[in-house]
Amino acid sequence: MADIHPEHAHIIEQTKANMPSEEILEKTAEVFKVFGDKTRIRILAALSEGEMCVCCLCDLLEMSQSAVSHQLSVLKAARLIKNRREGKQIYYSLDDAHIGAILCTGISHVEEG
Amino acid sequence: MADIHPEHAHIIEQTKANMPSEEILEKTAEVFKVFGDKTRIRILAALSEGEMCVCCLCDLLEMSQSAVSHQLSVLKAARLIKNRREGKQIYYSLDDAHIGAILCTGISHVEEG
DNA sequence: TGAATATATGAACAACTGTTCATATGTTTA
DNA sequence: TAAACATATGAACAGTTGTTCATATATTCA
Repeated sequence: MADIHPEHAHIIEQTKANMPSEEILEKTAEVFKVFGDKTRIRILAALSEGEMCVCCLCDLLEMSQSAVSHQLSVLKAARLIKNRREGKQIYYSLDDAHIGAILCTGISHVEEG
Repeated sequence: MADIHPEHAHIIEQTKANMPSEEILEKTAEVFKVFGDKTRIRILAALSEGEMCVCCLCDLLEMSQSAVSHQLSVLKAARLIKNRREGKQIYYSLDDAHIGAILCTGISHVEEG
């Protein structure tokens, strides 16, 4: 690693002081990591239209029940979605408005090139 | 995979019709995947304060030059950052305003619990 | 209660990812 | 031009991740 030029030293200190804590940055990366998978993005995009049961998601995504269920549990553990039971079926939906907002911002970024 | 209840069939079709294309969803997942690493989030958070050269980033992050450089190339390939040369040094900065916005939304989500 | 339905979960495995180490490339200075 | 400096990059390796397969749990209905 190279030595630091004196004129850079205070920029480094100032930047360090202004940055969010390591804990916040770590958690933020974890959140984005959960968004960073095609299957999970497809699930979130579907749920942004409204709540949906597991079998509907399987049909919509054309994926096995097991694969969908595993990803739902990842999304739920990260508090990106929540669920409710109605008889035999379990309906999933986005956990809060932030989730839809993050998804939208990402999609917009891609669509606008 | 279970059979689809008739009353669910049109919800599935409608949701499918309203969802972004597979290509958009795939690219969106790829973007979030790049955000989904602690080292890269730290780099982006640092650059959101202003441009910075590689050796400053190494010092700030307390990481090897090689590790930082590899991640910078990932960020650049995904067009999240850009760079300019000034003499021996190369300064990196966020590619556009969207990047800072996505980062901020993610951090806010974490900070607000 | 037993069968059918809907969903969850553990194990296993291939594919992917991030760091390190060694080295290459490009720029400045002596 | 040679040495020093700043950054990039290929190979390798350990750790992580997403799917499949098999099976478990929970609810309803006959």
